[in-house]
Amino acid sequence: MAAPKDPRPCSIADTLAVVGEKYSLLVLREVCLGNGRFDQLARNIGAPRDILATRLRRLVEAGVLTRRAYSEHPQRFDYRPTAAGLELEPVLMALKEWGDHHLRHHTDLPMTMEHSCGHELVPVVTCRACGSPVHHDDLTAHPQTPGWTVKGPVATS
Amino acid sequence: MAAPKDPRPCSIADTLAVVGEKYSLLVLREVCLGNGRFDQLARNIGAPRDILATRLRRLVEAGVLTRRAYSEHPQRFDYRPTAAGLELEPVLMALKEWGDHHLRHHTDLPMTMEHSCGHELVPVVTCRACGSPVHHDDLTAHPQTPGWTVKGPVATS
DNA sequence: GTGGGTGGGTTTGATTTTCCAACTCACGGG
DNA sequence: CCCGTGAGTTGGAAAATCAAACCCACCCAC
Repeated sequence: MAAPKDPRPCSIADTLAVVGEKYSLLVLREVCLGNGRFDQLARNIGAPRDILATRLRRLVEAGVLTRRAYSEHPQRFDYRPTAAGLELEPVLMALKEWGDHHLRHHTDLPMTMEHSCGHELVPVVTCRACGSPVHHDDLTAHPQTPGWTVKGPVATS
Repeated sequence: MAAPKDPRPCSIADTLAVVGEKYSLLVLREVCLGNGRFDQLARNIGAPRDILATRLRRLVEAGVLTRRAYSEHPQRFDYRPTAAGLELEPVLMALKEWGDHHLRHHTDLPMTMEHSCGHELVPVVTCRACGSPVHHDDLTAHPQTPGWTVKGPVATS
């Protein structure tokens, strides 16, 4: 029977268990922008302060952020991304690109990103092996867990 | 005053308002894998059926999924990604890559993706203009909305 | 036709989270 | 002394989630 109610094992789900709660990715956004103090976070994100405190504890515990004192007497802290936290930036870039495109049609963007090459950043996901941009139709999923299958490629329609 | 409690305007937040609720991105995962039926979704995701129904309505309404009958008498439906839905795959790839790396250290992965070039997919975010992989330190944020600033690049630890 | 199974949900009621405002504590400035 | 700021904590009301049960239409086997 293999416990028929367990969901599919999946790194996407596991990652969302870490950063998928409401506000968590917005905390990461602000922290990556350099705004790491509690009041700034509360204002810039629009999150209730108690929830923000809970999220910050979780993200520190998960190794995504670090909390460091920038002043003793009075004790004051700010939050910064760890190396692991910075490696979540692709998630933020992908979310931003989708919103810029589908929600704003690339007009009146509230923020743009400049890449060090001098151009505005348009993030493109490529295959590390061959270097070409990745499209849905070029992918084949290979589940490794017995009992979990996929139906295979899907027409968009 | 400009309403001092409003959060920073941001495409990331706007995108999360569409797909950021619990289970939404897992629905998209399953649908992109070709598992688009209600019972399959409920089983593979592990979501309560009422919440799943709510999420599916939202995602269809937002233009991320379409609902189509694959049988009349009895009426039976399945859900598929729209073009806009497929363009959220970079988000899923980024989440999967982070989980594969930081939660599983690239061992015993529950699923792998094969790219059409024949290699296992390792997604890399690159700059469309110059083609090179994007790193945090290569980015400069330019807020376009008056009153919203950033502190600039951040040291990691 | 009767009984069981499947697919796609909706309903019900208990449990958890979220939300918001107010409160605290420790300073620092005028 | 009084006010403001930073970083939270506390309390109670409102909303979302959860699990299980229910519903309806159909199919199949007996």
